[in-house]
Amino acid sequence: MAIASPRGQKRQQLYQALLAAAERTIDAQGYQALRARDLAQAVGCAVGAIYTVFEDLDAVTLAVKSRTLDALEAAVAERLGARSPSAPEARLIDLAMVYLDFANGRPRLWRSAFEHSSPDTPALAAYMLRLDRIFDYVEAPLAALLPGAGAAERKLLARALFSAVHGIVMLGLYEKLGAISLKDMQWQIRALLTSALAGLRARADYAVPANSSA
Amino acid sequence: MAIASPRGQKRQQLYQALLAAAERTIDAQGYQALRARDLAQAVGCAVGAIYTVFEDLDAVTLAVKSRTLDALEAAVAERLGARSPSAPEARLIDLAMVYLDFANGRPRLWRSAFEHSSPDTPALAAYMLRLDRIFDYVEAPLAALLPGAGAAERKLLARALFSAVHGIVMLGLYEKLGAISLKDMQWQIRALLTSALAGLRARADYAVPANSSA
DNA sequence: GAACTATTTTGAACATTGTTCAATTATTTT
DNA sequence: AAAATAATTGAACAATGTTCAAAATAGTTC
Repeated sequence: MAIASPRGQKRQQLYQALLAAAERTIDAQGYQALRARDLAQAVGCAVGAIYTVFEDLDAVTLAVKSRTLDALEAAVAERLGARSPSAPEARLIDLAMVYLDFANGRPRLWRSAFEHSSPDTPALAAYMLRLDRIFDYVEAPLAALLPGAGAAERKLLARALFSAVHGIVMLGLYEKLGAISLKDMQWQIRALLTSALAGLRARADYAVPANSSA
Repeated sequence: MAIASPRGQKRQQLYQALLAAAERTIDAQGYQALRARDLAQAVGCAVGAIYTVFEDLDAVTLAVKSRTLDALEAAVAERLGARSPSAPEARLIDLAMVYLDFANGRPRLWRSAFEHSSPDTPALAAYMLRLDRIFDYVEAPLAALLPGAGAAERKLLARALFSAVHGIVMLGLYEKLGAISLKDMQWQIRALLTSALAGLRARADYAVPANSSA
């Protein structure tokens, strides 16, 4: 994702070192605090060296974002493994809570993963596909909840549920100012999901529009 | 919100001209495209003149964001006036659709209104309070839907519903790449709100945690 | 209305950024 | 060890936000 072919071992080491340092910076100060000179100093290389391994600074940020998605997916997978299969509702709420915990624990990394500043590049397209895979985790329990639903509406619904939780977390954190407490966010998520899932089980009028593109 | 006292008429004119030009730029190219020199050229003043009317460029962006909230509120108010009072569910869905239309019509302005880049400043605190007022529009129909709910849980629920719709729109637009169609977003919102509101009407277990801060 | 003072406006200069690329250093090959 | 190749460097460049001494303008006084 970074540059043609980082074959050499030292190249790989530099790549990893830069990635780790960038992640530390973004985690601590947000992605806007990432500076070429600071990054070079942090890993003990010349500024120019960065550009032998990454296309530009945006590519570094994108690599960190991708790593954040990995960590998120790992957190989800771990929790899913711990809990044995239970009711779909409980599993979905569980998933949402993992998401909230993750975002709350690494707010700046999480935020950077969902805010795009870079222009549309092939690497970003790949990233978006990567992001799409996250929705799959929601889709599985949803299929158990709504066995009668078609694939298209299930996909859209899964994305809607994820987005809804995402929105609650996003506006809930909102960097200090106007942020609400973790307990309140948990309550919000539980209230919304409980209601929505109960409503979904009861009704069946979620036919997807004809010209759907999802 | 900009500087001490823009009393002079010319000062006011400059303020308005800068604000309008900045809004055009952000609407067309996003808030990251706002540049001091371009802005000065657009209104025919010196770069330094900007700083006689605004604290810095962030303050210009913040003023545009505030204006965007005004426009959003106006759009909501207009629609609320048009539709006579109906069922709370229908009113809430109506509100969400206005929100979607607004975001879809001015994606860059809308996005900039909800993404903070500036550091925590008093002006930003005021902006957040301003943003809080938007939630009130959701709270009113919600009170009609859940007459038994207390003020605290109603507030939290209103914010949760707003955030959920916001999340769907946010991830739905996601600047071109991976964006989904307007029709699909409408379907998502309708599906989520219909289910959630039905569920809310049916259940009553939305007691808010004791140590709530909202 | 001329001389002086106060205010406003200017834009060249500065600091800080991302990025490049000729020069240097290190490595490999012969 | 000499030559050739590759990797690394960091000074230099362009583009940014911001400042502030100077210039221009407006206002005041006699």
